[in-house]
Amino acid sequence: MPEAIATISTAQENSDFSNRQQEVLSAVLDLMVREGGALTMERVAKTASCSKETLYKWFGDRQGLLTATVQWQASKVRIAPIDAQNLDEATLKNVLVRFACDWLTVLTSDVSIALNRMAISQAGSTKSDLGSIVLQNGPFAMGRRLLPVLEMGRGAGHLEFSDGQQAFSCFFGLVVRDIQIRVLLGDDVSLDEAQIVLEAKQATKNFFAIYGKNQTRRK
Amino acid sequence: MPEAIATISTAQENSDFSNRQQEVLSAVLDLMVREGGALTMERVAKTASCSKETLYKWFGDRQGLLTATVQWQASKVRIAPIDAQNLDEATLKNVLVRFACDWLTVLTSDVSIALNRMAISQAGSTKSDLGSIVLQNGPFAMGRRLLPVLEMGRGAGHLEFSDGQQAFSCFFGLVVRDIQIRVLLGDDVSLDEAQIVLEAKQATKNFFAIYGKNQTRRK
DNA sequence: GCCGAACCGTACCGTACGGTACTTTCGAGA
DNA sequence: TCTCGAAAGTACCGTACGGTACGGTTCGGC
Repeated sequence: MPEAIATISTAQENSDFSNRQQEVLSAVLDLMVREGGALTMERVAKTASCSKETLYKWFGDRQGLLTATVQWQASKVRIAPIDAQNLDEATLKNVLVRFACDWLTVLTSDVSIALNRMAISQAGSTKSDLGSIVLQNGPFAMGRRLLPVLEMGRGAGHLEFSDGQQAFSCFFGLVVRDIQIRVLLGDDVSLDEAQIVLEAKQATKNFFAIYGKNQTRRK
Repeated sequence: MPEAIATISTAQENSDFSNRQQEVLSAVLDLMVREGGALTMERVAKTASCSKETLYKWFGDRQGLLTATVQWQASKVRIAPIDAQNLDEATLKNVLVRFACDWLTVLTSDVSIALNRMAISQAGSTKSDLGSIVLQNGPFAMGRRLLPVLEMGRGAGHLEFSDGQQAFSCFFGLVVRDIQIRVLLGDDVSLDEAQIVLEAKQATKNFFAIYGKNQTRRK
């Protein structure tokens, strides 16, 4: 059984942000998780032990700070590339299970919940890149990564579908189910590692029941 | 083919709110949809042509107004009871398709999106019943309604599952997929009536591919 | 040791908004 | 027609927060 794919890169050479700036962004994340969306520039400055003036010099305004935080966090969560050589069916299933595990782990993490809440809460307003950023680094990124895998699975004769996007969307639904909307709405969905693995396996099995080839019957 | 199940009751004898109060709540909904979460008491008063003082007398405070609005809206959306007599397989599938249609229609409606955004945005804060209210009238209500149907389907020998909650959760995922999170994050998912029906049928078919009995193969 | 840049801490300003108090208007019942 | 109560309209208050200004401090380069 392979290791988890999703990794939080510890390197601080991550992006266009200096170390000090990343300390600030980290403080923002902490505050988001602890306090919810109601974070003020003053709280950020106090928490990060920096001056408000510096915040505004670095990030322009509140919106810029939030955007930077979301982008920075997005750049930290990387799903390791998938080596899809010799794709026998067991390997394909393994890849899907790992994918589902990673996704469920991210979804139910405090940081992800806080960021999604933040992005959603201002998605209705006019100006806000947050929604599209989260979208790009969330569901869309998952799709971009998974689609080639599914197509290779089809090429290898393990899967059968005409619309790859639809197949991905189906897999997404089987994995996420009602979990994400529930955690976002504040329901306490406690998933430990073992449960996540179970859910992931179940989702993959179900996926094969729908799109698997040469499948007489589940169970 | 039966009519749509979800109905918005037009009767104003809906709840504990007077007509005038319901006019106010309706104005709140309008504002939520149009302006996003940033609605102020003054805007509400202006829009509903009432005084702020009246708002506070009726609803206590801002939170009370929001709560009342959510509850009122929840009481309006009623999914008609399901008559699950003579449950042959075609009927069962029809019920599921109708259910999925209704659900997708609600999910992608402006009002639902606005309310979910509102509830999610303050689900992180300490005091807020909004999240649990939406949860109760959203996913949970769907489960409570659908579970008996699934169990009847099992009793009639059309479905096969051990954990009903899990089966429901699976159906939920197959129907909703990534649609809800995308609309919440501001993605423009345009689904017309025909597409919704297609999605609903596909979801039901997929559901039977997983939990259907005596199912040799999809397609 | 001196200088300038970066930055911390804090005080400050303007405004927006939640909530309250007061005055005016309107409509029903005696 | 008078009275009374409910609610509209409006003015007001306190506060919280975004954003700015400024003095003090640290630190690297000369």
